[in-house]
Amino acid sequence: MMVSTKGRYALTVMVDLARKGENGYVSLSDIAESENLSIKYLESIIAILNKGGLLKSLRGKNGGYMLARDPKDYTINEILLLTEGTLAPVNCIMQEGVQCEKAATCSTLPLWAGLDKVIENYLKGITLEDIITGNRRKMLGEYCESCDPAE
Amino acid sequence: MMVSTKGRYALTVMVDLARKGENGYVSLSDIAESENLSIKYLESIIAILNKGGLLKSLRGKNGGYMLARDPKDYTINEILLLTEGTLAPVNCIMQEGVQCEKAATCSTLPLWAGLDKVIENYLKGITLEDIITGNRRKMLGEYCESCDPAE
DNA sequence: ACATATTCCTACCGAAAGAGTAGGATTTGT
DNA sequence: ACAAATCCTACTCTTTCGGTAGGAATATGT
Repeated sequence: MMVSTKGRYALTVMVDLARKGENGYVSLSDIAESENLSIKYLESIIAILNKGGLLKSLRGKNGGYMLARDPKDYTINEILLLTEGTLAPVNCIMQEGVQCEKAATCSTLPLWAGLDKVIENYLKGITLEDIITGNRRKMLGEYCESCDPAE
Repeated sequence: MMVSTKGRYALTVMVDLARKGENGYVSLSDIAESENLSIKYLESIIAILNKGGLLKSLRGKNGGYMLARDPKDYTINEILLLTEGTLAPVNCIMQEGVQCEKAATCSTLPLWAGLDKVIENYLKGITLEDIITGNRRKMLGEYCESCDPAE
């Protein structure tokens, strides 16, 4: 498994904020209650999103969090990458440019690189808005059974 | 990260056997030496491949392992699935049919299902033969810089 | 001014998974 | 008999995962 609860909950939080947005700041306890998740754990996750600039926050009474941008301007890749640190399916592919010392002769490296690209490409193609509008065609593509195959 | 050393080494072993194949059985120590990996650790990994029916083995002197089929008849998905147990990028998607109890109302589930399908589809499309022949076009697709974009 | 509701920050903790090691039993060719 | 190999069970160390605890700082309503 490549995406832990951290990334999943982070995405859930973003979706929740997108839905409740516009009505001002939404408190952590509000989100935790809606999603039935631990406040304390969410706190640590939302801190990452906040520090990463994906959210705006306000302290004190009636404070809380809100999205910093429009839902359509967040890719899922961006959200997960921030919270998970990396989305690479193997250790061989870590940071940009950083490579295993056997890279030059490794015959399986192109496979991992290809897999990594396929994942990244998919996650960059989906936005937060696609999730809140339930754009199944975009998320499930050819595997979407409820989508009209025509068009 | 979704694929541990177990899956990576398993694939390495399969590639090594494919290359050395036809000359009869190849011993574990031979493979471990070629790939510069721990014999003892490889032993536990190759046991999974063997029990899963991907290999043939022969005990005793001059014994060892060999592929049970032609390299083109192994998909990477099959090899990794056997050794890793699951290749699902999140816990939400585990076995066939088994679902999280929030599945019906989970707005992020289609995303994870789509990601899972994209990964599975990619790994089912690559065979062991593609790796030993270095079929970069197939593995890297549009991201292959050394591939001729024409055709 | 003060109580209250909120974010912010640091530290800790138990369980599980990852990455191997150790030691020996069994089988087979020479 | 001996050596070379697979087969089998159990153990161990480290890191990551999934949280929890406690309190400091900061706004707001009254």
